[in-house]
Amino acid sequence: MGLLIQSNFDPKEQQINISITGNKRQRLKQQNQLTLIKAALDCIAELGVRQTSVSEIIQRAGLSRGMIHLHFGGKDQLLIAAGHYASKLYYDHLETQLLGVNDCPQKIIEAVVRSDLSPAVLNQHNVNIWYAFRGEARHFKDIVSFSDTRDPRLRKLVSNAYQRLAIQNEALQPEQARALAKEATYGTLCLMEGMWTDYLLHTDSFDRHKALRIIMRFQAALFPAYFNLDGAIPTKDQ
Amino acid sequence: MGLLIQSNFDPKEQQINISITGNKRQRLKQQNQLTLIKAALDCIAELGVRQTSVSEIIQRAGLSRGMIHLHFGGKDQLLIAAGHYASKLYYDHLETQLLGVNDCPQKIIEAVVRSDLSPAVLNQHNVNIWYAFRGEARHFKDIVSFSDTRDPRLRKLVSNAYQRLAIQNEALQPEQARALAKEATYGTLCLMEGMWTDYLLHTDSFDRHKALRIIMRFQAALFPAYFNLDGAIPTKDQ
DNA sequence: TGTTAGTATGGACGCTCGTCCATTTTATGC
DNA sequence: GCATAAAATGGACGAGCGTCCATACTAACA
Repeated sequence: MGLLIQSNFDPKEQQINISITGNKRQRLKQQNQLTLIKAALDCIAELGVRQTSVSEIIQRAGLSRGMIHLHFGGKDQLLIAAGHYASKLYYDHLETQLLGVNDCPQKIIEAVVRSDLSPAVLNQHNVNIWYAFRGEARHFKDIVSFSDTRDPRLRKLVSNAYQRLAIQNEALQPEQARALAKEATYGTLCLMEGMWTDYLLHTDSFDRHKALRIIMRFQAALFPAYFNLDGAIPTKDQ
Repeated sequence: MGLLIQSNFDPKEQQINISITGNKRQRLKQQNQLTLIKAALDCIAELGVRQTSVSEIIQRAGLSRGMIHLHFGGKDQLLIAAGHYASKLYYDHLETQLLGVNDCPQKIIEAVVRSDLSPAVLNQHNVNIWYAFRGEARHFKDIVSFSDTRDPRLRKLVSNAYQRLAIQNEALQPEQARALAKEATYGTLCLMEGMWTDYLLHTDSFDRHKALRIIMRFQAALFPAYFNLDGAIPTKDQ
């Protein structure tokens, strides 16, 4: 069974399967749903929310007008499903990056940051989509949940790693260690967010290497024993 | 003469005066323009871009339908003018905060951060507006310029202050000092951006004191001689 | 192979959008 | 106080929106 994404449409099928399974009929249905989701995301990325219309989506999907209503109940629900899908892609990439990492806290944190800044995740397409949803987040409650990179999953992953580093420092009281870990988590995630905004507004001059270096610097300042700046070498080109 | 904001409407009057001056006729005109701008911002903050329509704006402004076209040439140009106005308010607040500060680099940087995090600037209304514009930034070129907190003005202000701190450190080569100042500027601005995103997505649990403290911590790590964590006391409540 | 039920189609619908302009109002300067 | 031009008004307009549904298709199963 594949991962599921939520839809608010038919209560009987509140979840739409993202993986393509079942007999031919089910496969075609799921394929069309995915096509619609991807078309919607392309639309948002290229044209923005304001210009993303049902006509635009179905034209890109090459499917018929009625399918949005049929499969998602309406345009808004399709957009919500698309948001969940985009969020899923973010975490899918993170998980693949975490696979090659042993249980070492520094490596986990580094993998999170590297994944967040990697070209596969941090690119024009995704940044456009993310900020488009966030622009509507406050007025479209369902969107908040997935427009947050730092949702509880990610936060907990990073927080746990920092906790483990902090308690290794015998000079700190347990409570001090907890406080340090909290601040490190907050700062790291804020920096990651800030980098995305930088990418949105200064795409042409954005430098992944520099971005990674700044975050490493912050970590090195809080945990001098565990991080050094030499790690700040990009995984791939630009 | 007051500050001016740009409009793309009539080439003969490419700028719309924000200050209220001149005879009665001019004052009324400027007042109505400002009313429209404020109504548009309220709309965006409360309803989002998607629901911000001409009808909604003029209803809130209590003015007639045709005024948007008359004064701004169309809805989009009004929104652009509104964006410039919002940006102006940000810098106006910053300037008042800088007035009481002498030429000390640390104090300047602290004033920038405190202003950015102050309730007068970082609040639901403004965050909604800022992210609404950013959501359209990529597809609405005119918007990029003012949706950027870190526009050249702010960047230069912070950068110059850090430069002055860095060159005071005699242990650093001039080039190292420059690099340090650049990283400090980048990191500080990214953290500020990250805090705004945190506010957007976690308004209820957002803590200005904690946010300020993290930024101070980053600064203290890069300039241990000039920043300490005790400065992290909020100017007001919340 | 025939029946059925799940899926797909695309046009019609009512509605709201932003624009524009003929008309009215009103401050200004002679 | 009158003539003038600037500013304000609000309804009409066509275009485009999202929704919905009568109809057509087709995979599944007996």
